[in-house]
Amino acid sequence: MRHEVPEAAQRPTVSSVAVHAGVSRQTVSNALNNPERLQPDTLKRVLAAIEETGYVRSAAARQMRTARSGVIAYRLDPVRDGIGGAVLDTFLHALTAEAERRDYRVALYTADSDEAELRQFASLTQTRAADAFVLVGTHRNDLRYRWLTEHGVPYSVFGRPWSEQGTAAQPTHAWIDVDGAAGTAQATQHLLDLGHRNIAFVGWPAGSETGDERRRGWDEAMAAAGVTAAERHALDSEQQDGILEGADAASRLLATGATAFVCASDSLAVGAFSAVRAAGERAAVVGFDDTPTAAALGLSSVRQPLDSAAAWALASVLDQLDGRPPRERDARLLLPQLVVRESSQPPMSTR
Amino acid sequence: MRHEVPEAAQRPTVSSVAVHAGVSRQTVSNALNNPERLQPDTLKRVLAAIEETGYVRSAAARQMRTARSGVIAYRLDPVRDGIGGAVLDTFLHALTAEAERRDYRVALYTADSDEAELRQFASLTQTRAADAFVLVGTHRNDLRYRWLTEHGVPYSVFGRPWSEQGTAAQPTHAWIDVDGAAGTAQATQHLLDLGHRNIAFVGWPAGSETGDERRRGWDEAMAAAGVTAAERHALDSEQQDGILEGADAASRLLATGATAFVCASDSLAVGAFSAVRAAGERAAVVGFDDTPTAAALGLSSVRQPLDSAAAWALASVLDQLDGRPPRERDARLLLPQLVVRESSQPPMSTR
DNA sequence: AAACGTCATTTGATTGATCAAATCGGGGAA
DNA sequence: TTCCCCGATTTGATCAATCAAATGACGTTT
Repeated sequence: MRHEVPEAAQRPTVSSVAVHAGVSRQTVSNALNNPERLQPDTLKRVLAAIEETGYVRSAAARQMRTARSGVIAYRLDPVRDGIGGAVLDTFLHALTAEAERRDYRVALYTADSDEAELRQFASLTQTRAADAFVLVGTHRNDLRYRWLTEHGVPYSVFGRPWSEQGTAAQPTHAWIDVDGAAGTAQATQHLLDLGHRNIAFVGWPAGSETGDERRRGWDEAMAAAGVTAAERHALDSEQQDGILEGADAASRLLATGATAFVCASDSLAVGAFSAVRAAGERAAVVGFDDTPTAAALGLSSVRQPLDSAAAWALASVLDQLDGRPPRERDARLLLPQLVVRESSQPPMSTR
Repeated sequence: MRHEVPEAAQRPTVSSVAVHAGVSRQTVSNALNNPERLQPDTLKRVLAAIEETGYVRSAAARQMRTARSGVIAYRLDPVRDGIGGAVLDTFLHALTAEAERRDYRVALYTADSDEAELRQFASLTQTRAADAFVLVGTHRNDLRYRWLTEHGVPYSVFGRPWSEQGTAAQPTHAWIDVDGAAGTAQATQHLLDLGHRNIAFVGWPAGSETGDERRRGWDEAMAAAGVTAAERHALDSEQQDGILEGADAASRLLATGATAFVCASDSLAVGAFSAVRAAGERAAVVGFDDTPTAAALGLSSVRQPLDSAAAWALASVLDQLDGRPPRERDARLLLPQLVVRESSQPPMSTR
């Protein structure tokens, strides 16, 4: 008594749609991939049939023939720091949304070392589970670029190509990044315009590329405003990223007469902000990354254009996939935008 | 003079490996999928050939025949709150890692409404770009369960099946969640054991399932310790999630004699903690979710077993995919674990 | 009017792996 | 010795789409 239930009415295929529309399967395929090859009325008829049958191309069959999976892979790192991590979260969300817009998908993988990641590259590309990679978290002597380049796998990078040790060669890969110095410079200028002069920098220990760059923006803006090197040195501070660290630094700097703070991250800024409030001061604080936390606290912060960065990163790998020439960029770096909130309002001369 | 450059030495296939090993293609396939069907020495020989040629199964061809993509889809939401979001981040990371372990992949999609998500379901399942879904962020009258069930798509849910309005029916879908009440009860008990009695609850406005549950854990533990309803009422507080809100609430409660705080989230706890410190008090604070921020600040917090939750959620959808019976669970809910840090050390009787 | 070119559409072949059914080679029983 | 069975392995067919080449129709040129 085998009475197989017709599970789900057989999914439509090119052929079934073709029958429905009274054309051949290839014509259906063309309607979707090369509509200009069809006569307008045929096209209309086929599209109508597709619509009626609810036909959707099978990803697998498509991939098989085209050797494309339509998938971009992205490494998901474990959560490190609730605040800092938000940047990459936002980037990933933007990347996913942008990929959807262009009919691609983002798939995740994990890896806890460069070597492990190379293994993932191999597995993902060999099975053709992914067509391209978008990398973040670049570092010196990154093994990944070379592997991908050697294996002819398209990729783009969100992050500066920190020059390989000893190599003076220009990086040849596609990358995009945000101009951190411009961000802190903008923040500093904003505070200068408000009349501040003793603007301190709450930054990370020297040695990290990103951190050094953010410090430079503050330093240059200060120098341009006529603040001497000695003064700047006294207003500079270095500590690990963190709320407590930011609070400590701000307390110290407040004591030396700082009236405003430019911070290398929102974590530091949250700390600095709370220290300022705790001390009953009105010093202005500006953070970096415009995390939701900063927004919630009313903290001014430098916002990275992550949507643009994600869109560019994706466009770049798609260009590579389709064999288009590398896309030109107006500027080497994207300019961040300062979002002004209560934490850096014009200092009201209370009393 | 056609002299095609052998682009990339033709990727090995079952057939090429078969030739290499001196067997047929099906034998190679069996070596990977049904090794028990092969004679030990044949198996060894084939595996060696696979190793030598560096063969990896093409995902596309595989999917085509098996009608499985090996992909689990997950909705990535925009970052809302740097601290709270970390929970789902951690869950996603755990899910991805677990999927890798089981030879599956996690792909992302976005949607800003239930309706948009249903459209994604349709597209992802029809193209067979995903085999199953892992859902989070459940809410009342969730349209998603019904769609997926009706379309026979396997899915599992991280989050309580908040009963549909008006339906008394038991939820039939696979879900897992963490027992929030047990978490706050544990935190409360910990503080009671330390000798605290005026333990306040810094929670969200009544009405959210998660929030009410966390409040209940505290309330029941307090009641069990003999604290009267009136006293409990005075120690309870409701506010939106946020650092500032937590600080405000804690300040108020401190004034009424609270000596310890159980908080519904780490955001609130961070605020409460800073308020306590600002007031120069030694009141204990316990947060919820054990975010990296809490760890960094030395804040005790209730840790959700997200790895287990992710593993279970994945195991469940894989069971459904493979037609295995639903997996039994020891308990309906996973028990969270209190992580004790400096913020709730035994109160030293300073002075 | 025959030959040609062009554009629209169709047919044939292919992608790589797996399912299903066929084949092969040894034992063991009759 | 012959027949049968059984496990190990091979062959044939298929999944759904796309590429490449063939066909057909129609207007133009000589």
